[in-house]
Amino acid sequence: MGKQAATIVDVARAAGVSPSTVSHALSGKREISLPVKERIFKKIRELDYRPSFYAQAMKRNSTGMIGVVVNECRNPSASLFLDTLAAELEKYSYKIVIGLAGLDHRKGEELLRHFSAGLVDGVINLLPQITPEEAQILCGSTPVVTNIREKLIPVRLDYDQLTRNILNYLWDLGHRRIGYITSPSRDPHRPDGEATRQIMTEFLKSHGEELDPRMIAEGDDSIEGGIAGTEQIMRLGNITAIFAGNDQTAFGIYRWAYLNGVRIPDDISVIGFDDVPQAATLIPPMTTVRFPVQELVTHTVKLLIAKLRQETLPPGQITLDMPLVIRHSVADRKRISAGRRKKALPSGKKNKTIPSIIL
Amino acid sequence: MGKQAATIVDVARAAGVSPSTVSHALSGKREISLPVKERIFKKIRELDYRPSFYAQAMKRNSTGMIGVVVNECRNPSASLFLDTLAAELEKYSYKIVIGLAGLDHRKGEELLRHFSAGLVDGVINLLPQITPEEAQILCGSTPVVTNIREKLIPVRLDYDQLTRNILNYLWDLGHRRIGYITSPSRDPHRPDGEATRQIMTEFLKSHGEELDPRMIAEGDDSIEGGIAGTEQIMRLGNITAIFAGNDQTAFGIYRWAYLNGVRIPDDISVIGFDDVPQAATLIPPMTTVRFPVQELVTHTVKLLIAKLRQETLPPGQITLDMPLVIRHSVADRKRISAGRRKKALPSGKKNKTIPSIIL
DNA sequence: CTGAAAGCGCTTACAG
DNA sequence: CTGAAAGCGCTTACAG
Repeated sequence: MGKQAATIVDVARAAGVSPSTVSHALSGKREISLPVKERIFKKIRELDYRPSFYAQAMKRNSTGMIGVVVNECRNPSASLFLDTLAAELEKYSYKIVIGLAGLDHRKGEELLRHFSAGLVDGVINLLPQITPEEAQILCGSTPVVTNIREKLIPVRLDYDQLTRNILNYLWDLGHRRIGYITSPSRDPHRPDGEATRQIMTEFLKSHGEELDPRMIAEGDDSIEGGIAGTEQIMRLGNITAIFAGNDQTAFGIYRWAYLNGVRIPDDISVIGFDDVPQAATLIPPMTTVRFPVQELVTHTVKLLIAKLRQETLPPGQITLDMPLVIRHSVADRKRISAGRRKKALPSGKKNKTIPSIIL
Repeated sequence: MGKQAATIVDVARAAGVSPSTVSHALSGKREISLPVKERIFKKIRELDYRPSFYAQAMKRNSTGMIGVVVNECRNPSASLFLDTLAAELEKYSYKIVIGLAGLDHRKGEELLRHFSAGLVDGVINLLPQITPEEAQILCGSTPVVTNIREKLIPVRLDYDQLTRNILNYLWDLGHRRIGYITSPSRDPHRPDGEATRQIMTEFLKSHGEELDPRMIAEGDDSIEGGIAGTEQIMRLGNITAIFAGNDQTAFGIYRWAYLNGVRIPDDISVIGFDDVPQAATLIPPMTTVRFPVQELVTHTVKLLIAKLRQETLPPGQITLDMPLVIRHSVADRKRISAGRRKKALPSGKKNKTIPSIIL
């Protein structure tokens, strides 16, 4: 424990050879006579020698590690993203190192600077509060990719269309007063609240209605935020459905509903976003939007690798599908008002207007 | 992006001073005349110079970072532990760096070796498959703490007593056929399945009953494992309660119940372990055991810091409370058999025999 | 097949 | 107040 770690010089001396020979024995970059090699490896074992990571990194000018910066990982969608990222980077034999910024936004910047001071070869910025441009400045000459918000990622997520789809879906099922709880982890150039407000206003207008701006509550991707947002929206009265920018937030809707004796989906319908594994375990299983984690991770990593190799990616963007995973948290209001309470769930027939998966 | 990062020599040359002066200007370890200092900082900004982390670490022989090795973080209890650990280490101004081993157990060992080659000052091993002794060997001279399984942690978790408590609690409520789904992340010297089998056998014997070993199913802390375990146990027939070594597993019980039209708690009662935030959002809210994350993290970190400073901790062990958080997933079978279905929940009165929190 | 030497980018005695 | 030099633990031309 307390003892100093052995260095390559210790091994060399013990084996009666020069440090360069030890180095070559380890790397296999040149032929070493068998007896010498054996002596060296024997001493390495005896001294429990392990090459200093830093010294190696300094010489090679590379660490084989990618740093991922994230606020916290208690949110299941964040942790799923991290696991997937780790698996994907492994394919390029990069190790992943995660930095947790915590709730303090200033610490995020510090972490990015820290990481990019040679600690890692490249950085993936998952902090919603730091834009791609800011991240690039903070990281200096270290390549950085800011998740999906990066212009260069050949992949696009059409949140506006998704909002329209969800609105259509709910409207078709007879919902008229629909609330939304925002997620901060969207495009910082166009906050979720603002974007959704615009889409909802247009949508309602086309149906001859007007949006009450209080129907959109600020969320923070946490359960508590979901509870508070639901409270705010439900106070407005006659709400039949709430959708959320994040599953964790939607769990908060479930919590609020239970605490207030409100039934899902009979009294209130809910739709989440992410489709984290826990969404299916709720009772009733939650209807939510499948976030294309794997595709996004694949492209994020591909872009980072390209930057590391100083290559550019072929142009062209594809828009990724974000299908609605239809489970059992949304009621068909038409049937309810028709008095058929028991069969309040939407039928299994595929909705034509919106990409969906029936589970 | 492609450009080489500036070094201290570049700055020194640009500012017309020696590298040591630049170094001292940065560290503030000696007085520098104002004009010189200004010139230096101007150049630092112009060149976007950032000291090489590795070069610094090599000189200082310390990195200010603690490495945490974990299989994956998609499990909410793991991610909560990580967040808490990050916050605690921050108090000692250590940064946390997380290594994800993934599902491959061999990668865990590699990661520990990697981390302990000077990459971090200390290591926290959260891999259930690697014992404290193995971890210490893998980490060589780098201090390592293996979570709660370390003998030196002055804190003890009495899982055996907890199992007895839960069994008592369920028995008092009229449950007779009780299943359990194990968690692998317990003491590797005494696998959860074996320990629980022993306790359950004793318990049932004292009540004149015998344990059917199939009532204990192997879990893997995943939702899927929970579903499979529930399937195995429920096939045995007449089961009224299942408890699990992990909330994620218990979510799987909820999932199985929904898929099979079995109601919680009316038909089957469930108790989890961890009290992750999502547990309260389930419907019905899940009764589970509060895992003392904060205390455990506090002590884990304290021990690691002591090892880093080559101090020893004062002797003495305290046993941490693991209270049952009583929510609404356990039914009172006596009331059910008395025909009072509507009020199948246990009353709010505190159970005397087991530490608990009523929510 | 092996070794002496230079150098990676810093910090810190040592000297002025 | 400032600089020249040594050294942290490696790797890799260069030389034999």
